[in-house]
Amino acid sequence: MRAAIAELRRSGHRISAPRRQVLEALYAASAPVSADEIAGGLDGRFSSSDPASVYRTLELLERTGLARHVHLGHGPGRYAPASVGERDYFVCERCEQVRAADPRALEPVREAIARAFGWRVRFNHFPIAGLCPRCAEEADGAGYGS
Amino acid sequence: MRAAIAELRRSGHRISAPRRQVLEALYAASAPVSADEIAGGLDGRFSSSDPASVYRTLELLERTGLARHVHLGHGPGRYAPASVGERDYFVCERCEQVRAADPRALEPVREAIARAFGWRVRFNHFPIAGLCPRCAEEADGAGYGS
DNA sequence: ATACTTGCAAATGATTTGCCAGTGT
DNA sequence: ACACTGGCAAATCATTTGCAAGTAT
Repeated sequence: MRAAIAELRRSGHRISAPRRQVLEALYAASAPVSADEIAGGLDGRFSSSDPASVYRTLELLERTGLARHVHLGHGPGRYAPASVGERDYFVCERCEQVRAADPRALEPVREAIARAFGWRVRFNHFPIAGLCPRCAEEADGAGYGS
Repeated sequence: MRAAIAELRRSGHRISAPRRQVLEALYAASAPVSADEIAGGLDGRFSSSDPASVYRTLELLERTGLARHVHLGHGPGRYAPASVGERDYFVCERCEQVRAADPRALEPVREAIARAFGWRVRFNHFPIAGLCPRCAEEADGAGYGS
């Protein structure tokens, strides 16, 4: 977060209380958070602020490469600081569980796609959707093979 | 479309003019269409109808397995009839181009993911995002290797 | 001092819902 | 006839924008 503030300064932006609050919540969260959650101060852990300002700050952070957002489902977009490093996301269509993976783990997959289709892809903005191991097994087991 | 109507009847639903219109537009479109596009009669090619009814009909079609929707970007959801078969989607983050692929083409990818992560995944609800071949090349070329 | 930021309200875009009149079966 | 549907308006949710007042530098 210190580095983020420095980078904002460096790129000619001002450090205001609302911006600090967004950064604080963003860095404190252990998973990507929505603008509204940030605006609500993460359930009171931080002081709350105006959603519009939160969106403006998040947009600034994305423009300066300090944050990213991901669409984990039909709800609001969720933001994470860039400092956590790029993550690829899996989301279970049945139990809603989210799993984050190191992009290196998916490198072979990306390569296979590049070879077969010529596309250079990522899974950090739209997740990989499907069934998590548990739900996949339950789906199989259902009906004992009937 | 005939089959869809039969299936709706079979599952105890009524066939009304608005429902026909949604089906017509859905089946006439050559790519997934938004509810608003359907409501607008696909630019006048069909009679227009109320967005709320369109959404209700689309929801019904999804419930009965006759249609699916995909999120191809930050815009509205886009719907396709189930009859076209499942498709996996690629979307280019730079030029917005969309490519649909036969899921069989991605079977090796799905298998690799299943082996490595235990997830059984699909790319028909959230697309695979990245750079299309052309944009990937341009991204490489930019700066002549600088 | 002055340009950048905020807060609040209102606008926008996508989608959902309530309700009563209309209609498929 | 009767329950299921549609139309229209209003509500909701996520996000953006306009603008006057506030503040970081």
